Formats: sequence, C-alpha cells, structure tokens
Amino acid sequence: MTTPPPRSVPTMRDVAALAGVSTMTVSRVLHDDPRITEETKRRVRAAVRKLGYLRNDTARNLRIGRGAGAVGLVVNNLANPFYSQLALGVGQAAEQQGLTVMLANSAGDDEREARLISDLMSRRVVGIIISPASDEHSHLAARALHGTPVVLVARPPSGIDADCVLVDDFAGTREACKRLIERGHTKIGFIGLPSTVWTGAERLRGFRAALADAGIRSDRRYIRYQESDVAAAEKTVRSLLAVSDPPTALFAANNRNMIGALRAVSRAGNPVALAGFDDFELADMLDLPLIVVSYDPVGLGREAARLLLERVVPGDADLPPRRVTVPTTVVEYGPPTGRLHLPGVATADGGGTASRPGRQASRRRAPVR
Amino acid sequence: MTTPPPRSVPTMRDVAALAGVSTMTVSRVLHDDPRITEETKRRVRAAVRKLGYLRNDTARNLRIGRGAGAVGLVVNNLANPFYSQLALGVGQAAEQQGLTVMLANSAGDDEREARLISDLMSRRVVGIIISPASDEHSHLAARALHGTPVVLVARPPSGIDADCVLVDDFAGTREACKRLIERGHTKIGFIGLPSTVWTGAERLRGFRAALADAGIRSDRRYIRYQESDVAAAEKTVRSLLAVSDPPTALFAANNRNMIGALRAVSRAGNPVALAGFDDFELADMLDLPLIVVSYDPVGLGREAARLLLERVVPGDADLPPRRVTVPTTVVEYGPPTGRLHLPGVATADGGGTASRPGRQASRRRAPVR
DNA sequence: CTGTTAGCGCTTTCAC
DNA sequence: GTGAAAGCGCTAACAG
Repeated sequence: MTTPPPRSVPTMRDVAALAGVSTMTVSRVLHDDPRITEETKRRVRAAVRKLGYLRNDTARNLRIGRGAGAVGLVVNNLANPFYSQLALGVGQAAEQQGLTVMLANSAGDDEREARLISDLMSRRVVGIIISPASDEHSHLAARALHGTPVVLVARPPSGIDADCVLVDDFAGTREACKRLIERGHTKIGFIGLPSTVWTGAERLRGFRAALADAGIRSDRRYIRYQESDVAAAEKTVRSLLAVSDPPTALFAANNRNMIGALRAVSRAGNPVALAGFDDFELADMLDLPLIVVSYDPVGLGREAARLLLERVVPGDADLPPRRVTVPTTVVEYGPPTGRLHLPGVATADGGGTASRPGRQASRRRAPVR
Repeated sequence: MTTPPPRSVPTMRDVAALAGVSTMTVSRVLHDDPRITEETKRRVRAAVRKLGYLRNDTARNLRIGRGAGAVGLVVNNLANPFYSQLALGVGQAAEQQGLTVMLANSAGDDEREARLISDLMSRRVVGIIISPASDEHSHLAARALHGTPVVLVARPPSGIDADCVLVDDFAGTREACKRLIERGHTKIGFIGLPSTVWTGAERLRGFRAALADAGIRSDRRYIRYQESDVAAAEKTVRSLLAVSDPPTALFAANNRNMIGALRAVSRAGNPVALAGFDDFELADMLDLPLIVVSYDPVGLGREAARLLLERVVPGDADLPPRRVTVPTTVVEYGPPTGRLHLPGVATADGGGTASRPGRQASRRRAPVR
C-alpha cells in the first residue's frame, strides 16, 4: 500500500538490520536451527515476511560449493516430442533433489553443442544430461569436464567413460521389421539416420537382422540416410519410392522420418506399408496400418536423471560407468473398421491377416504422451 | 595422458599460480585488457589451456550483480507441443544475449507454480516468462518479485502490471466457428478450458460471437469446461455427444481437447465436424475435415523473450506494460481425395461444399512445427 | 543462544 | 602493466 516499489532484492543484511540481529542469526533461523530462541525466530521471520526476503541461492551455492544447483540438459531438437518428453522426465527427477534444469538446444550441431557444454560448465551445473549430436564425445570426457558427471541419452559413450541410458534400438527395430515380413513384405525400404549416430547404426543393424532372419537379401537401393527432419524425410522417401521396382514397405528410423514418410506415402497414393521407431500421438487415428516401436521417453529422462543424481547427491561419486537399456514394445495400429485407405500388404498379400492376434488388442494402447 | 583425473574445477587462482601472476592479471587477460603485455597474455593463456580453466560464471555473476544470468520459463505442460515450441523460441532469443533458460513445469497447478516462481527468484533469474496456471497473478506482481521483470504468455495480466504476449484467441475462434456455421452447422458444441483461464474465456467469447453473428442461440448443454488433458477431454466429448439432440459440430478450445475430441468422435463413428484452437502435426493427414486456428508458438516465445530482454539488457527498465497480440490464421484440412470416412456436414449438408475456395489451397500449409 | 571472522571465485577500485 | 585490498551474499568454524 505505502511501500515504494523495490528496485533491488533485499539481502540477509537487510533482514538482520530490521530484526536487530546478525546475519548469522538470520541464516540460522532460515535453517531452523533449534538453538535459536523462539522469540528471536519470530522477530526474524517477521522481518523476512515484511521485506519479502528470499535467500540468494546463487551466493549460497557458491559458498557451499554446489555450483549452480542445476543440471544441464542438452537436446538435439526440442521440436521433436521425444526430447520435450525427455525434458519432462529429467525435470521431474531433478526437482525432487531441489535442482533446476538448464535447458539447451544443440539443434544437432556439433560445434553448437560444444559451446553449450562449455557454457553449462561455466555456470557450474552439477551434472549434464545430453543426447550428443554425433559420436564425437571427446568434449564430454571426464577430463574435459573436470569430473562433472555426464549421462548420455540414446547413445553409448564412444571413447569416453560415462553413464548412458539407451533404448533397445536393435531389438525393437528387428521385431517391427519382422512383423512387416510376416505380412508378406520382402522389399522393405529403410529411412535411416545419419550413419554417425549410434542409434541410427543400431536400428539399421536391427533392420538387417530381421531381413537376414527371414533369408531376405538386403538391397542397397532401398536404404537412405537422413537428417531427422520431416520435410527432408518426405523428399527422401519420394525419391526412394521412385526407384524401379520400389519397396512395398518402409521402416522409418525415427519420429521425424516417420512423419515425413507418412506424408510422402499418402501424397503418392502408394500402397506402401509403414513401420517406424518412436510411437507418436495420433498414430492410432491415421486410419492406416502402421507398426511402431514404442517406449517411454519420460521414463528415459527420469532414468537419466537418476543415474546422474546418484553421482551428485550423496557422494557416490566414482561408481563404474553404467549402461541402462529401456525396453521397447512393438505396437500395431490399424484402421478401426478394417477399411484400408492405403491398402498395405495386409490386404494385398491375403493370408497373414487373420493370424495377427495382438492387433485389435493393441490398437489403442494408453498413449505415452 | 599423464595428468590424473581432476576432482575439482580449477579456479583463477590455480591459473594465476601456474602463470606466476596475480588473479587480477588473469581476470584482465580473460577480458582481453589491452594494458597487459602480449608476453603475459601468452603465459596466462597457456596456463588456462593447460588447466582447462573455465571461468566460474556463478561467482562472476554474483560479483557483478547479474543474478544467475538466466531467464526463468514456467510452462503449464511441457508434454503439450505448444509449450515445447514456446521454450524453443525463448531459448533462441535468450541465447543471443548469453543467457540460459531455466525451465520449470507447473503442471497447471497454482501452488506448484508459486513454489517454482519462488525457486527461480531464489536463483536470481534476470526475468521470468510464464504462462500462468490461473488468473490469480498476485504472486507475479512487481512487488512480490522485487522488480524482476515478468512476461505473461497467452494470458493478460490480471490485477498486476506486466508485459504479455497474447494470441488472438477471440478473432481466431470466431472465424473458425464462422466457418463451421457456413458449412451449415447450427448445433455446435464447445469443449472449453477451465473458466478461470483467460484464454478459455476469450475463446468462449469468440464462439458465442460467431453464433450471435449468425443469429444462432447458444445452447448451454453444448458447452463444457475441461482441464487440458487428452483422456479427460475424450470422456467429456463422449458425454457431450450423448445428450439428446446432440451437436453436429464441435469446437475444441485447444490442442489437448482437440485430440481428445478426435478420439471420441472417431470411436463413436459419429459424423461430427471438428474445429479447434492450435494447429497440430498430422492434422492434414487425418483424412477427415478439420478446421484449426493456427499461429506460431516459436515466434510467441521469441516475442516474449524480446519483451523481457528489453527490460533486462541495457537499462530500459521502467517502460510501461506492453501487450503484444500475435495473429492467427484459420486453416482448413480435408481428406486428400474427398473421401470422407467420418463424413462431416461438409457432405451431409450438401450445399456449402462448393463455395469453399481456401480449402484445397490451404490443405498443406507449411507445418509450423 | 548469538556474534565475529574468514572465505567461496570473481571483479572493482585504488595503488605502485 | 600489474598487484593488493575489499566486497558481491552467504555460511562454516570458532568464540563468548
């Protein structure tokens, strides 16, 4: 009502002065030190309330050597729901330890990533969770980071020691491709990730394994590597479908590629069956047969944070590097009423359709996001 | 090769000692002070490199009074793509000023929000960007925040002075609903947001305006208020469609409600036309007629950051509160080939279909995300 | 029970 | 050109 708008934040000294005590007493009251008189506590608390005092955690953390009391999170592409889900999980776990999340988007650029890491280090984050843009991890070595713990997400460390949380890329892809093959496909295209990305390599390996399992020879012409970007993926898929004797089915190595493939296939009016890594919202509403490799990105984030925090919170520092792999499930979506607008081989090949038990059952799984 | 793994981050003193100078000289070299000899600079820089020294910005910021050198971003629901896009925009703008983003998810909970704000204040962020969970904004008053600037996203300040960036909720909704009416609908349901949210109120107002413009009396039974959550929205829509004489069209007040409505409508096999706020990925692939109110969430985030940074960076502190409204576009999606699997009134009502010029043209707008 | 001193890592100010 | 002293806001350690 009467107090003028404050231009600067009050400090402990202001509180101490108002309460007529020393800053140390204020500090003790804030920590609820039992040795302080109730009467003193009351006076101090009144002063705190009056001034709207809030402890300066920046100063506090400096003093107690906790750095910024934040964990750094570096993601490739925040526009990809996978990463926002991941951030959600990391945030949940960090909050429980009273840590904030400093979020940075590398946009998949190696140099940018290095700059961001260095920035986070300057800010003295207690640890870093990162989905590295490439397999060049030397800037993440304990040496480079002065022992600040790092957890890699979705890629194993290459040439360095670090914890990581992985998705079972290989098994998931293999199983999904197996299902395509069971539906009668032998000519399957693969819209992969850049070959430098481990995830991409693993998913390609799973794809090849599925083909090999079925005795199908893989065809080079059907394999494309692709930055993860919807528009680019669409273009790539269009060109892939334009080869002579084109594939009858496609496996998209991630989220973004899958959406691009969807657009390309739908636009072409081509009866191509689709499978891909990463479940996505509305997959069940697309009214076309679809196989996705699903997992829980929020859980992945929580898990990453857990690994990190185990090294930060008590003192359990030098544990050996750990590797956690989260499982995947293959989910098959299909048209609600069996009408196939983009008839996949499910109808074209006859036969196999009846013997797919999981299909209707799994059509409407609880969406992860 | 030989150096043992460092357990603690080197300080300026370590560098000074190694270079045989004072910390002051190190500091000057880092700032590239012209008065320092080239020779000294060389020695210091060598020491910096050797130790892998990185300035402690926490300490630096404390000294120079820049708080944490971070902007706080509080969102309602990071799982909603709108907010991750927003975060992307904020991050882009913040980075240009050498600031990081501290991200926090309020989950739409007022109390949580208050705690998060207080936490960010403790960490001395230079400013806060927030999409408040409700219209209770007293905890965001300049008084409560000791003058730390705040920018509200998607809601105008209520009872406080603050900058805000808004979406043109009213005009967008009105136009979208107008299109539904032009397609022959008179019984239109509204899946709104909780009435305490300004956005919700505005969109409802737009809805009512569109009805009034067309001389349609609005029917209470058709209006629902709804926390923004896909599963809950689906349930709500189901119950809405179960009333006697149910609506033939629905307007969903946001992203989440729209997805829920999609599921409910599709499951019911009901020929209900859909419109809603927020464009979303795959809207054009759903193979059903759809009207969405579209805008650019990344731009919204950039704009919010711009407003905030104008108060932070130079000293342009006490500007008057500003209000920026970003425009919306109405986009109509429809089945690529005109096959309607969930025939909306577009076919059911005959008539209006031919006179919809923008339709094919706008079907495949550049997706915002 | 409460206060004083010192110092976290840096920079500002004033000396030399 | 470089250094010494003081202090940003807080707390650990020792007094009393």
